[in-house]
Amino acid sequence: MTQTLRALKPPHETRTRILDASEELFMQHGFEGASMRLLTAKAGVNLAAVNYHFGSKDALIEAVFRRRLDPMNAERIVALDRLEKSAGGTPLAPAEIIRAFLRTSLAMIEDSRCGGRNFIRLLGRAYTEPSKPIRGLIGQLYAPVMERYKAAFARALPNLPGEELVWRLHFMFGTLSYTLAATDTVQLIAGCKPEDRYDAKLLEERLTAFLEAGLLAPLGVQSTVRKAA
Amino acid sequence: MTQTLRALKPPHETRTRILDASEELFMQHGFEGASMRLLTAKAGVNLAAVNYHFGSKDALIEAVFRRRLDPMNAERIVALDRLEKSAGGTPLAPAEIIRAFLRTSLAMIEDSRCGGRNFIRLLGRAYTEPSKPIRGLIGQLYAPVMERYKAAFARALPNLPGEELVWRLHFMFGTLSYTLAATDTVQLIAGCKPEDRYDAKLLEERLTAFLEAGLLAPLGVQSTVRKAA
DNA sequence: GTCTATACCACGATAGAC
DNA sequence: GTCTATCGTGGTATAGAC
Repeated sequence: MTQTLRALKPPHETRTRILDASEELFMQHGFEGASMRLLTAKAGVNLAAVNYHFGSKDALIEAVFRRRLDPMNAERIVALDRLEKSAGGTPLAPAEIIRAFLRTSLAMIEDSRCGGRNFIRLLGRAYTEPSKPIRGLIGQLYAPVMERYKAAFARALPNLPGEELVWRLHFMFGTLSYTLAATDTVQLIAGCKPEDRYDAKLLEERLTAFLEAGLLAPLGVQSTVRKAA
Repeated sequence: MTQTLRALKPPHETRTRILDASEELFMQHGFEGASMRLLTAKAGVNLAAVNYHFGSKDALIEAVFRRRLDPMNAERIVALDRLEKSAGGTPLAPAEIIRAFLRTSLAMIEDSRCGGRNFIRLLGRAYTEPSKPIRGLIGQLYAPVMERYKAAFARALPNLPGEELVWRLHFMFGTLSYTLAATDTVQLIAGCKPEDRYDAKLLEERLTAFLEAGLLAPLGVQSTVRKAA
């Protein structure tokens, strides 16, 4: 009985409240723009609680990322494992691998229960974050997934030179993170209509088609190039 | 005579020193991480000089971007104008348009005189910057170029639906900005070798091939897709 | 007009009382 | 676990020297 009652009051409620508030405010105001006084006010906890539960603001940022990114990347690896198992020994199609990676992010965006959209956008910002501990953290969290997917693509595209593959993975990762993370302002640059920005199904089709084509591109350009005057 | 002597001491030397120092330190430590005390110390000027010449830190950031981005975007439009003029009435090849846009950024990277590399990386960070005035500024500065290039691509690809083109431009812009702006940490994710990161000629070939393929991609995926278990 | 010295308030972090 | 007081540092504003 006491255990049942205990379960109603989570053991780390303060922690969770801080994480939720931080995720939202980091997105709105940036990592340095969102002050601890603002975070704790929104979470309804004391200013010093962040320091008590996480140790520092940087550690809080790390916790915000790990909470969602660790499960996401684990899921990505499981998805690829399942795919290769079901394929037996035959090599996977590039589009299949792309979708396996994509789906985790897109599912996150569609999940309106948690702050999925917020978090995906937050991720995009982290890649360009300067000399903070954040940069290293993201690379570290992504490393195993990247290794795994790189190997899968190498098997799927045995004729593509290794160095070329690395660059194309880099381009693909860039397109993905930028597209999902782009703020309204940047969308405005290309004139995207906001209504279908979060239609995950359409986005998956469009992104997969674009990325697959780039990945499979011939080593030279396709269209005719005239000499510039 | 007095005029000759005056010329030795530029009218806005302090301004320029602040801009140069800021460009470098904003890249190293981020916009909020680079304090005004650090900036002014590196520039060898007084702390209050920033406020006198620019008004605020945000206004300084804007000035840093405008100094290089305004000429860059003007150059991009001129390049496209020249290209269309030399082509007469015939439509341009997509790869030509891509290269016209790309070359300005790549030339910036190769120009070791000014802080070209620094600035390009700085640009990438600005796209993901949160609710600061920076976001709006970048969109505003890019808008005319985007309109111009969008029209050129639309003429080059008359069979691609308009909405599809907008998305592909968005993907292309994402790849470009991410690739050029990526920090060492992110490069490490994909395992890129640092030595050829700034070989502009190679990068132009690789990026053009990748982006052209994505732009010309068929509306569905190309490779076979098995049903997932 | 340019530049400097300095004062002001908000921030992140910490120690210690409760 | 929580709260308060406090410290060093951040961006900003202004008064006055040149």
